[in-house]
Amino acid sequence: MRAEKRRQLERAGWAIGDAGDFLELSAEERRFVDVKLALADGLRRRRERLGLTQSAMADRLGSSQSRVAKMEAAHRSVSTDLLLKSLFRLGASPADVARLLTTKARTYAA
Amino acid sequence: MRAEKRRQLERAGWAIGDAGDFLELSAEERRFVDVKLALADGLRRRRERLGLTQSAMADRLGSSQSRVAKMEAAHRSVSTDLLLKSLFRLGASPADVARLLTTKARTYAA
DNA sequence: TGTGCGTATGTCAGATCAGACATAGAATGG
DNA sequence: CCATTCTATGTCTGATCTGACATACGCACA
Repeated sequence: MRAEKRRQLERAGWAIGDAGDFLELSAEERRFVDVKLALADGLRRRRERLGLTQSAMADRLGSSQSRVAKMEAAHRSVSTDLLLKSLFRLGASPADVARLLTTKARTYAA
Repeated sequence: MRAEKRRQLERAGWAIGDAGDFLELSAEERRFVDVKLALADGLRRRRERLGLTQSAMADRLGSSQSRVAKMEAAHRSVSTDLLLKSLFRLGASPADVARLLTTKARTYAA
C-alpha cells in the first residue's frame, strides 16, 4: 500500500530519497501532494468519461499531449493552477473540485 | 454588488477592461477566480484568527509581508499553489480547503 | 500635526512552470 | 513480427511566479 503510493509519487517526479522514507515529506507537503493527486485523478476520470484521448483533450485545453500526461501523473512540473483551469475548462465546478478533495485526498495518509 | 465585486477584482490586478464588462471573463476563468478569492479569504481569516500581522505570518511562511498582502488580495501574481501551501502550513486540511470552496465560491456569480 | 503600526503597491532578479517537440514504451489487431 | 494508436518521459525556450525591497497609504492616538 505504502510502497505502491510511493511508486506513484516517484513516477510523478517527486524523487523521494531511496534511503529516506517518503514520510520525510512534511505534513503540509503531504497535504499539497494529496490535493494534486486528487485533482490529477479527477482530471483523468473526467477525460475518460468524455471518451477523449490525451491528444484530443490537449486540443480542447489548448495544450499538448505530453503536458496532459504530466497533469494526470501530477508531475511536479504541473501546478495546481493548471489542474484547476483544466478541470474548469472541462466543465467542472468549484463544488466538483471540493468533492474531489474530500473523497480522494489523504489516500496514502501515514 | 457587481460593481463592488468588480472593484475587488481590479484591485487584485485583473485589469478588466473599462468598456468591457467583467462578464467577458469566460466561465472557467470566473470559476478559477472564485476559487482564488475563496482561498485568499480563508487565508486572511485564518491569519486573523491566529492574531497574526501580515509580517508575522510572512515569517511563519518564509515569505514577505508584501507577498502576504498580495495573497490575501488574490492578486494575479499569486498562484493557487502558493495559497494552498500557505493554508496547509497554517494547519488547514484538504477538507478545510474543500469547505472554503463550497461555502465561499461563486459569491459574485452573474 | 506627526509618530507609530499595519497594510497595500510597484518593481526586479532568480526560480519555477508552460507548451512544444522528439522519442520511448505499452497495448491491440493484423 | 510489424503497424497503429495511445500514453509516458526528457528537454528546450519563453512565460509566469516568488521573495525581497522600497515606498506609499490608512488609521489610530497624543
